[in-house]
Amino acid sequence: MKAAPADPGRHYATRARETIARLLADQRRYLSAAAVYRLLGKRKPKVSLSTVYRTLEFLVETGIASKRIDDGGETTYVTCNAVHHHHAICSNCGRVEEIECAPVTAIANQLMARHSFKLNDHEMEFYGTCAACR
Amino acid sequence: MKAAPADPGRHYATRARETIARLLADQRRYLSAAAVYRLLGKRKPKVSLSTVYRTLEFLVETGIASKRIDDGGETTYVTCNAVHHHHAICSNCGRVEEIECAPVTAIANQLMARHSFKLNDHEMEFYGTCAACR
DNA sequence: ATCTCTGCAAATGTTTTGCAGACAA
DNA sequence: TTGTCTGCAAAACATTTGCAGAGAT
Repeated sequence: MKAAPADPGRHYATRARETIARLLADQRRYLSAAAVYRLLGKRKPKVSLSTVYRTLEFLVETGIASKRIDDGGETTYVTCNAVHHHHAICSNCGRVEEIECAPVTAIANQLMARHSFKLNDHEMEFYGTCAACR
Repeated sequence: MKAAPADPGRHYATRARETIARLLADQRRYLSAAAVYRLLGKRKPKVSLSTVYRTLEFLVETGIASKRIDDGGETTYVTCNAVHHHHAICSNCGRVEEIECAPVTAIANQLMARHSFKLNDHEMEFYGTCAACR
């Protein structure tokens, strides 16, 4: 009897993915592919930089992480849930906190109405010092 | 008698800078260095891509323009005034409109207070369709 | 068995830089 | 004259990709 063929289009659970997802979840701050690669460096079976790139993009597509391009033009990733929200980034420890979006949307709508601009989407980020670092 | 030496640390007004500043002011939308270089291409005395890069950065430092890194990781520039404000970007024509910041600051402060996060700075952008394109 | 994932090395695309000559003041 | 700008070509980086073999189901 023939073995069932692999489910087409399906994603595999691999060591690299688990490792990187866990690392990102532990850190809770924006990390570049290079940074992840560096932090991974100590673990026994190495993961290549290409795989780090591919995995981070995979996590974003899956909704497990979100990405952001920092001032230096480097793409950075952080663990977060899929529902729309904003990020408060601590300038001291780098920790990222999720912020609810509703109040932001409200203001955005008011402002755009004034400009006769039909709003489709918005982005917002907060920078400062988190409770733990004050 | 000796001619007066050039004022040290001073900036020169050159053809390249005037040309690029005018182009950016006419366009009022985010343009990459490559895009500016392309648009410049038709004019008689050519400006090199390096100079475009240097000039755009110069305009930002001078407060005549602001930059933003788009989704593809490309750095883009737009003419704008120096006081803090936000940008509404039309998805159709690319036109950028300046939005006052006060209402955004108010909401930001309220939100951050709830999270015991000391707010230092924020960023916000609006995407949609401008009045002319509706 | 089959289809996906990974590593490696090479390719890409953007932005930066060193240097000598052109240009503004 | 003096210091700043510019063009050119090379360098520096971050990110992507082709391919063959390893791994997951």
